[in-house]
Amino acid sequence: MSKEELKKVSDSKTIKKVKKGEPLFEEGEKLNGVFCVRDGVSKLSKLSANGKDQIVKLATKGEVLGQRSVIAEECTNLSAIAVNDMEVCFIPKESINNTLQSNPNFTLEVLRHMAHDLKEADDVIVNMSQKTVKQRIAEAFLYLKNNFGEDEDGFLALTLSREDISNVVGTATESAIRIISEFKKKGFIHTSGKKVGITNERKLAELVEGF
Amino acid sequence: MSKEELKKVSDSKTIKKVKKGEPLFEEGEKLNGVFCVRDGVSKLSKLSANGKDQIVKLATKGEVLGQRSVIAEECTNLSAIAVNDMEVCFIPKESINNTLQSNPNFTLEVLRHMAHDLKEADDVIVNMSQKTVKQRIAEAFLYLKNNFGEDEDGFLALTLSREDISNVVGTATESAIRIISEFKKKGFIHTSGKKVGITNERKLAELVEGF
DNA sequence: GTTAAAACATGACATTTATCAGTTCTTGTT
DNA sequence: AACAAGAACTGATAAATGTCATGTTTTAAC
Repeated sequence: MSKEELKKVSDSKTIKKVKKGEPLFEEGEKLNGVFCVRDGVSKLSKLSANGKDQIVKLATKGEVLGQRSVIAEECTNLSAIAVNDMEVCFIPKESINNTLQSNPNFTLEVLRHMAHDLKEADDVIVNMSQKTVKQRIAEAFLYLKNNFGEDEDGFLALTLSREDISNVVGTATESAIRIISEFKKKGFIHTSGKKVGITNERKLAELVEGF
Repeated sequence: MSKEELKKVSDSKTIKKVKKGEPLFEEGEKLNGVFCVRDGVSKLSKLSANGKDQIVKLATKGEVLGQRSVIAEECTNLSAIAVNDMEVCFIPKESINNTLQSNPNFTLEVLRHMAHDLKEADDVIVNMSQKTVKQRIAEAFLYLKNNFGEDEDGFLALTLSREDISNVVGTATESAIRIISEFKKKGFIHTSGKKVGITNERKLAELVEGF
């Protein structure tokens, strides 16, 4: 397995703590290694021409950041910023390249993983261009529930600011806030401060599908 | 090089002709091989919930279709339809898998290529979510010029229907047509039937950048 | 605890985009 | 050449989304 292989490598490497809001790396940098998330969540985002960030991915425990840039030998096109306090380990690119050279199964495993990611990217493109903001926000909440779970009080375990939510779905912050209010009024979700809990998952799912 | 390797393999395999409008494969199919484009152009699209196609990529000579599904061992998430008459060759998945197993350099090359594609996918996501329809259409024309060139009369060598253009940028056909008319009126482009030529590349580029 | 800054929220309005309903132009066929 | 079918186009209007302005709540620092 890719993750196990990676873990084996990573266990021998440097561990680093990153505080909430701090960057692991920023758009345009040349990375000399990859980061493996041991704890916490990082948002991967890209600055658009109009000055807004677009969040492309939320990476959590076990995920690897920066491997695409290292493998393609290009500067990174994304910034990685900690959404909450994180613990990551750093694996220098020499180590990655060695493993890629010497361990064909590892390479193949990484390849499979990337092929899968590419298919997911297609889905994101379709969602972004064919779904309304309302649908994308509903989908984002379902995604957060499925991927990060809920806390003991029934709120989404990963709390994002309204601005981050708007940057995930690609809309104005005010629009996102308005739709969140609407969902609350309709009883799809409940909130407490910036925390959001899903009240009616079925309704949200129906909305995503276009009802 | 990936392409040379692939060509070597592909030369020994079956060649197939596909007429304009015909599918190479359709969304949801399990592919038992990949297609290498020898001539013509194919659109890779995905049907969205609202019944509209989103074109995710236009593949031309030298490009390979279906490798992601074969590598990830999943059903394809895209349909591939010929935009004009095509000639493709088919490479069975056993052949691909053999090469992946036996030729680590080939695998690494494919991996590099995919890493690059993934970065491009990020750009598309940002474009789709942060740019206006007008900007995306301008960008599409520049893309067509850069990737497919122009004919002897100064028209884009690849002629897409208005509907295809709207499916590339993710908008309603009428909206695309309206914006094309506007561009024509402003002297950014000129048209003849469904053919489009770029008159003022600079203006289009500025528009994309947000002026 | 107080306080300033940041985040959240809402209203009013402008802009963009989609939808529907037609008309005109092209194209391929007979 | 006539014709039918599909594509391209246009107008009117509705719906979605963005922007600006402003007030309220939350958060974090002292």
